[in-house]
Amino acid sequence: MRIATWNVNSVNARLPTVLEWLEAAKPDVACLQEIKCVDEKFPREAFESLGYNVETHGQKSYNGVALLSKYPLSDIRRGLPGDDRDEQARYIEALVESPRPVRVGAIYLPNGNPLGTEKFTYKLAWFARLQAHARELLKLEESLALCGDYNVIPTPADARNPEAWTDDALFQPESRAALRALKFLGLSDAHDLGNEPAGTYSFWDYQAGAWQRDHGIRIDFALLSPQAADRFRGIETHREARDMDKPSDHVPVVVELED
DNA sequence: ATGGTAGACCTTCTA
Repeated sequence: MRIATWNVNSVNARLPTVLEWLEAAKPDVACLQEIKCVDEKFPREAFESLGYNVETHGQKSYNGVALLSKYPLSDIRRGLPGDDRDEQARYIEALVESPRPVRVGAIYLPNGNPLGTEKFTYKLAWFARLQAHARELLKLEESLALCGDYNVIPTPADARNPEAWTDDALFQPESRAALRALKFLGLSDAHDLGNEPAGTYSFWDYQAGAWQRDHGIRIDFALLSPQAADRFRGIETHREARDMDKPSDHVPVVVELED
């Protein structure tokens, strides 16, 4: 069972790129972030033609997340609990009904820039809600994969130029502590279970030749419950996707669990 | 020190 996570930066602008990658990589499940459209404008049929079941939690222009699965999806949750007034579409979760089921959450954590604004406080508040929800999910003692764009650089080793991120919300001590607190509940970053080398990045900015200079950061992860971590078989970061035509600024990360 | 790019879309916001 292979589960991909990919911030596609507009599913409609990226459709040929995303379809080409899915046809080649053939993940069983894909978590998409930043679809940047409402549910009605999601190109559902294109993914159904590739054999995927589709569930979306969209929003006009910004954010938006989706789950694709070759297995049936049930127990769908749209949005994180804890704030009924939050209108940003950043979380969708479902039970993937494979022979050994896996609960999968697709996460698009707030960016939080610039510092000193309500955007950063929203990021930390959203993190707290995610932690509370993860605590509840872990009580189920299921195979669970919380996958997505966490918008956090966990350690200096996860940036080519950590100094460049000193004043960025992605590398603030509070952001990094919130990610650690989430993991301390009992979640394992699949990157740490695999043998990916330092310098395995998942995002390169479109600006200032970041890709050409390999000025990347690792901000896209799969966090696994103990039951899922026990099934861990491997992880692949699809760096080559950054060189496709009309690439996203993020690349897919694929985790394989034992069937 | 600044701006560099990309996407949605009503002109500026988000990243």
